[in-house]
Amino acid sequence: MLNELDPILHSQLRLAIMSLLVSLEEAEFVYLKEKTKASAGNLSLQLDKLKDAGYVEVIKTFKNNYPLTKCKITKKGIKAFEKYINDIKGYLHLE
Amino acid sequence: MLNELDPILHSQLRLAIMSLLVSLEEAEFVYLKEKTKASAGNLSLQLDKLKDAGYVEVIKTFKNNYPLTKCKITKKGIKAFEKYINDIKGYLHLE
DNA sequence: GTAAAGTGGTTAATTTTATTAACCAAATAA
DNA sequence: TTATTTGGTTAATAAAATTAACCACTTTAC
Repeated sequence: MLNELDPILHSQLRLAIMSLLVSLEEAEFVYLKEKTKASAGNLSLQLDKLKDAGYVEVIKTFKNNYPLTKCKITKKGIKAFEKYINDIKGYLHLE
Repeated sequence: MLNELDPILHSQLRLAIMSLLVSLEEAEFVYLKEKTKASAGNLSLQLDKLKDAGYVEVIKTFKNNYPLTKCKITKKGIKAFEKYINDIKGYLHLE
């Protein structure tokens, strides 16, 4: 019932990032920044943690000579997100 | 959709405590310690934070000459817990 | 009766995490 | 050409969680 909550996902900003990526499949750094209202620095660091965990893929490209960072959720990330949902449901008394 | 998650509740141990108290209405320190598998020190500190937030009431009594700490969720605590559930649902794509 | 161990905690110290503030390289605008 | 903006990264700091050390009292064992 009260399982461990994946500490990588149990963080407001990282959970918000994953929440967006799980529906979008892919999103740009700036888009995530706007949607989550995070600072660029914080977002950069939290994306790094998600990348290190293998939950997202971070692809650095260029667009109009500007750097453009694209973020994609991985299969491992989707699984982890789904597990987190089920685990936290135990805490919230949802089914 | 992506509301702020109450930082007092967005902590595994404090959420577990609240999850237990919301159904039990009242629980002893030692019971919470067993159920959450937390150390006494950590539990004591996190209970304090919940108390400071007005989410739980901590009642110190004695039983067989031993200290006995009882914990009760408050109305404010129940409301906060329910709001947390709705807020995090936005992140989890639940209704 | 007194030393050792157990109960039920609290508090101080440490570790871990998250957030901010400072920075950087390249591009554009004034 | 010197600001300013874009799109970030990284070092420094603040905040949070966890552990380790402690405390008061009780019971047990000698």
